[in-house]
Amino acid sequence: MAYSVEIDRKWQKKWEETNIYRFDKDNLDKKLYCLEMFSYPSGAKLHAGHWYNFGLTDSWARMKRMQGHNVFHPQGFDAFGLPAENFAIKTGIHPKDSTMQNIATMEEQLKRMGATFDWDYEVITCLPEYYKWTQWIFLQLYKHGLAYRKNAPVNWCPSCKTVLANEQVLDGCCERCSSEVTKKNLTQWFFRITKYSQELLDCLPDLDWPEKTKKIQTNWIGRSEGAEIEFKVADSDLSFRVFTTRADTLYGVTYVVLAPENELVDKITTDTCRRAVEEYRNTVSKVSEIDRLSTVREKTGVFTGAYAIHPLTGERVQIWIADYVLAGYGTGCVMAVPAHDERDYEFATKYNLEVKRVIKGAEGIDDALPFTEDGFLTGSMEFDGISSEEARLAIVKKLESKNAGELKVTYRLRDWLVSRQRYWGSPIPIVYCDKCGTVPVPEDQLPVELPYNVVFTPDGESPLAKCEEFINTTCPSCGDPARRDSDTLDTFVCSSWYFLRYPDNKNDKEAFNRELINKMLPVDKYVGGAEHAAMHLLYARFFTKALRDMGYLDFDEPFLSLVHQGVILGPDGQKMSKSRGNTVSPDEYIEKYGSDVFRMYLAFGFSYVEGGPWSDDGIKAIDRFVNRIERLIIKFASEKGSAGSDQFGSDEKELNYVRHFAIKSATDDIEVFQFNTAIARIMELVNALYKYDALENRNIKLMEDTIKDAILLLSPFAPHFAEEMWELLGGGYSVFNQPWPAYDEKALVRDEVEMAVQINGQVKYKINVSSDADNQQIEEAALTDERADGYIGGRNIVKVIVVKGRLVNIVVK
RNA sequence: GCUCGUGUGGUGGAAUCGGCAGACACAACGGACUUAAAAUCCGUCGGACUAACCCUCCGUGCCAGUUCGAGUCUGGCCACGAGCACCA
Repeated sequence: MAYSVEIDRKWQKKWEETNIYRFDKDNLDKKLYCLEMFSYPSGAKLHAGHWYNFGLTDSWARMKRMQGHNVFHPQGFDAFGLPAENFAIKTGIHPKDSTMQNIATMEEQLKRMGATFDWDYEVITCLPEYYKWTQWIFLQLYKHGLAYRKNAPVNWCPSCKTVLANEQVLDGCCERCSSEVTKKNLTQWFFRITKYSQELLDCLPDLDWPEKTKKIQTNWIGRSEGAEIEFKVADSDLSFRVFTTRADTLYGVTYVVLAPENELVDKITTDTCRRAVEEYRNTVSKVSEIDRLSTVREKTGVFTGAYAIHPLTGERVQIWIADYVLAGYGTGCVMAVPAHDERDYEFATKYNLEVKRVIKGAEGIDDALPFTEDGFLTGSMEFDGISSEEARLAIVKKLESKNAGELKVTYRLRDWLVSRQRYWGSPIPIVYCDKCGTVPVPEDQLPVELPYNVVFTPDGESPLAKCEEFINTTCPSCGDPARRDSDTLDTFVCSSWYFLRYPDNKNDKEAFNRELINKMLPVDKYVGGAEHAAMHLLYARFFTKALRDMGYLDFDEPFLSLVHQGVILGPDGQKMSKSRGNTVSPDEYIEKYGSDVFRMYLAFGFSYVEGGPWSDDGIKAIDRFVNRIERLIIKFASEKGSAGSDQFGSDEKELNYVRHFAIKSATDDIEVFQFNTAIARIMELVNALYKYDALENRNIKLMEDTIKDAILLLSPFAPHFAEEMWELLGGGYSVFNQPWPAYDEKALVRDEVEMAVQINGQVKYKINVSSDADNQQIEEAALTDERADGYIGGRNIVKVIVVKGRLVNIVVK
């Protein structure tokens, strides 16, 4: 039977019946946790991108399994989230119904992929058995001060009608729907991820992650070393602190600026300036976030009428408010040094404020103002002449002695806003009581179930707020009537710990057993899209560290090794989308060619981390390749009994060389996700087998062993086909219980090697030398070759460089 | 604006520590088989020069440099992509 989707079904059935991919719980010493980022069960089916991620990671896992690892390879669904809810608003189909239906479809499709998933460990985040523990983790974070509620200006997406975390805002727009994000003052729940800023940074270097991803996280955390310096408000008891990385320019301060939102503004503004200040604050509040963050917009501000006292000189400097100072970073106040900061310079020029130079450039350096580089101090009293670098420490030291400042590290990372004014998510397990205030739901009352019958037309208010039987409850503490929190949790909360739940997904006593996950985690290989660099991957690291510090697990990082698959584009080289009409539907190709052909094309046609455009010609080529192998094996199976020779001459040596070279290369390449070159080596092996098969007198034993190795090498990419071929050759079930082939070092040594001979670095001719020849002999062979004199042409040989097995370079003059 | 990444035939993509550029495929072209087509098999396949082969020369975005030797290392530039962006 020629390979087709029928073969797929035959072996999928057999695998299921024999439970071949069941994880062995009793052999944890050899465990290998291989994980793909779980998928969101959207209305559509599995797309080419899912296949690329899941199918090829499965190929990697299959090799690992054959190499003797006890592979843990679970699957699940990130099932809460906005698309299902929006779909419901449009069609009236309840999110729970559509989601569970989609999950059933995707499970079927995933099974048809023929992967090694052990479905016993499935996790679905929207089921109460799961989100009970999401809520439990929320309560632990709350107890340890890592979850808190505050009123703050937050990102609001007017189209999604919910708040967003900083990470979900791209260029001032909603990450999901691209609407412009506005600011809104709301009381919301936050997770204190900033407590881990430094550790999140410190652990990055040791992770086997793409450098780019580590860089993104480093930028996102944004560590900045500087100083906090105190300024007193003149004629008042008030004071405030500024954050600066340029304490060396302190003597150049000619005014200070507060963010318009700063609380101090009301208290210090003088009566004569009050109207102007109020007006300005009003204007600023109307400017959109995008405009406010624009660097090209002209800076504006107003004088408050108040003065601050310079901490070292005692001078009075004006206090301004201006919208180029951000309320949320540092202290929300800056000292302005127009001579040495471009923004301050622009502002000072516009409003005629003093510009005072305190830094000179080194000799020969253009230090025209504004001069923002390091240099040497001037006009800075006893610090004159020393370098910026020294001054930053010396000046802060002096401030310290006067109790007016100290060194300070600031991070750009903000706490993670987790409340969402939407329906389809995990309820927040908190009750508000008039008497007792904020009361956590007792653990034995979890889960706080998400009610089914809810009107979820989005109007900016949480749908749950309008569900009387949900919202009205009694206070767990005093028993009086009380109200539940009506928001739900950001779905990134659910996905921040699912990898911890997989190994212990049926545990109904705890989120996960500590002893078990200490053995099962960290994840050894994690594969998924690069778009999660600053969101999921950062949140999951935070959760792991927080759970560790709360005593629930004993490792520092969730994912030791990370790979991002590239993106498969449409045949036109554009991103696949329904509106472009360039999507590739895996199901159709699988019906036509079988799932192995589909998977193998994805492996061969692209550099894994790059991705690229889909090609129908490419998949046809793989179909031909599979047929070519099948013809060879069917022919061989029919001739297997016939007598062959046991000779081991040069033809056999050559075949054996290609065989072992393929084993070595494919093994190395699969290990590092270079599937395209691994398959190229297998193709070479098949070509060599064809060549050998055409000979009169063949060594049948060698041929059989070689074909079997070829099947084994192919099996991770074409699991169904490999089973079929293995069976055809009389191998026992299953090919996946065979050990991965090992290469023989001796077979890789050829009797003779071809080497290039260069004259002055240019290849002129080739010579064959015995592979055990030493450098002396190789040099001699190159020089005594009949072609040598023609190229040397009587010139002097300056030197001869021999690179064993590669080339000889004769340098002549 | 700052930071990082990428740039190789008609196409997808290879190339170890600086060592024969273009593996493996696709497409194209020529041939064999066939009544014919499909399938299959064999051959050619970076460019210039050439009737053709050899030879020679050029060739990994561009310009320099280091080196016996550079796709690979260094400096500068160009293009594309990504991340950050009034972060004090």
